[in-house]
Amino acid sequence: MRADERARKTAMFEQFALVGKALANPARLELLDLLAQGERSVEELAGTAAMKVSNTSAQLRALAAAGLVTSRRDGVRIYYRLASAEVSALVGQVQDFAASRLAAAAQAARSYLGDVEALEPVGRDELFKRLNDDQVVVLDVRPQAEYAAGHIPGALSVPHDQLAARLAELGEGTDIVAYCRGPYCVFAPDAVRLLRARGFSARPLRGGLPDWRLAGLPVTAGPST
Amino acid sequence: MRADERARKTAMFEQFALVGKALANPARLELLDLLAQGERSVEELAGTAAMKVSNTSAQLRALAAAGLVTSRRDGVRIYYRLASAEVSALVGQVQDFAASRLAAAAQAARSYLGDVEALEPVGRDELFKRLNDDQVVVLDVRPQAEYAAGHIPGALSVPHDQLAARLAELGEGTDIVAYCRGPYCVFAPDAVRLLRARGFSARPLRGGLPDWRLAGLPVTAGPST
DNA sequence: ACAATATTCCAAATAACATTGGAGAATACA
DNA sequence: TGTATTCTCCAATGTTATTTGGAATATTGT
Repeated sequence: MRADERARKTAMFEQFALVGKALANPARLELLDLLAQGERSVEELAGTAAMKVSNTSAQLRALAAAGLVTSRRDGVRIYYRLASAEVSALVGQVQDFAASRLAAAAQAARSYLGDVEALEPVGRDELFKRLNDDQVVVLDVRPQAEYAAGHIPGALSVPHDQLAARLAELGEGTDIVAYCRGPYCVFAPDAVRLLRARGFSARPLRGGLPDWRLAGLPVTAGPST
Repeated sequence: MRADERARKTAMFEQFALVGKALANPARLELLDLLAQGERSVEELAGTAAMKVSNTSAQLRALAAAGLVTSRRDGVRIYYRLASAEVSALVGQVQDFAASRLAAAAQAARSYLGDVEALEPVGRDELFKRLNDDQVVVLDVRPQAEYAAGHIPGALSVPHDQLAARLAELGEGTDIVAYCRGPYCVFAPDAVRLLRARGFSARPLRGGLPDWRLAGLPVTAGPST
C-alpha cells in the first residue's frame, strides 16, 4: 500500500474512532441515557447524574464534538439534546451488547435493577394493542418533566418518588404496566415491585420510552394529566 | 438517591463503557473491519493493518476483554474472529454514524475512497435478483483468503492487485458488479474505476460482504473458482 | 450600568491508554 | 532434546483523558 493511501486510511479510522471515544466513558453514557428522554439544561443533567457542572459541560462538549448531541440557548440556560434518533439506537446497542456479552456487565445491571425478567415484562406490541383497554393502566414513573416532554398516549404520570403516596389513584381491579427511561432504568422495576407488594397486578414495559419511540409507536407531548 | 444505589448505577455504566472503550481506537476499529471478513491470525492482522505484532496482540486482547472477539489456537498460531454477527452491526453503525454526522469523517472517507456514489452502487436486493443472470459477473476483489472464507454465490475471485493483469477473463459484453470488505473498503471502488477506464461496464456493490451477510443473503464458503 | 445566574474556558493534577522492543511461554517438528 | 515459530507478557515511554476549582463570558432583569 502506498504511504499516502495508508495515511488516508488511518485518518478515516481515526475519525470513526471519535464516535467510539464519545461512547467510552460512563459519565457520557449516563448523560446520553438522560438525554434520550428529552432536552435538558447542563445544570439539570449535572444534578441528575451526580456530576460537577464544569465536568458535565466538558463531557457534553465532547459529545457535541462527536456529533451525538446538539444544543440551543434559551436565555441564560443551554439545553442539550440528542442529535438524532440514531443516537438512541447506537447507545442502546452498546448497552445491550455489553449486557449480553459481558458477564460483569450483566451482573452489574442485575445488581442495580434486580431481576427484571422475573417481573414478566410486557412487550411493546402487546401493550400497544391494549392501550385502549379500560382494564389496563399505563403508568409513567419518570420525573414529571420527562413525561411532559413525551409519553405513551393515555399514560398516567406518577413519578417514582410519589408512587407510594398516590396508590389510591389506582383502581384495584386493573392491570398496571409501568415504564420508565429504558431497559437499564430502575424506576419501573422498582415501581412494579412496590405495587405488587401492595397487592396490585403490575408488570413493567420491556424497554422504556426511547425504545417505544424508536419502534415508531405513538408518543404524546404535553403536561401531566 | 442512596449512596449504594448510585454506586451500583455507576458500576453499570462503567461496564457499558467497556464496550465503548473497545471502539475508541482507530487501530482496533481497523482490526474489527478485517475480522468481519473471517478469522485471522495475529501475524496476518498485524501485516494487513501495518501494526507491530505486540501491539496487535494487545489490541486484540482488549477487544476480547470487551467481548467483541474470541480466539482459537491452531498449532503455533492463534486465530481471532468476531464474537458474533452483532459486532459487525455495531461497528458498522459507529462507522455510518461518523460518516453521516461528522463532516471531517465524511471528508476523510471521501479522501480515501473517492466519490463512491458517483459510481452508482448496486443495492443488495438488486444484485441478489440478478445473481442467476448470465449477463452479470460478480467480482470479489478481496484477497483470496477472504474469498475462501465466504463469498457471494457465483462470484469470481480476482484480488484487487491482480485485476489489471486478468482483464482478459472478463467477457466484454457483461455488466460487472464488484464488491469488497464493506462500505469503507477501497478495493471495489478502485476496481470499478479501473474497469471503466478499460471500457467495461462496472458498478460497485453498496456495502460489502459483511453487510450482505447481515442482511441474511446467501454466502458460499470454499476455494477459488 | 450593575448584579445574578448559567455555562464555558483554563490550568493543573491525576489517571488511563498506546506503543515499542525484548523476554518469556506454548507449540510443532526434526 | 533442541530449535524455529507465533504469540503474549512486561516494563518503559510518551500521549491523551478525566476531573477539579476558579476565572471569564454571555444573558437577563433591576
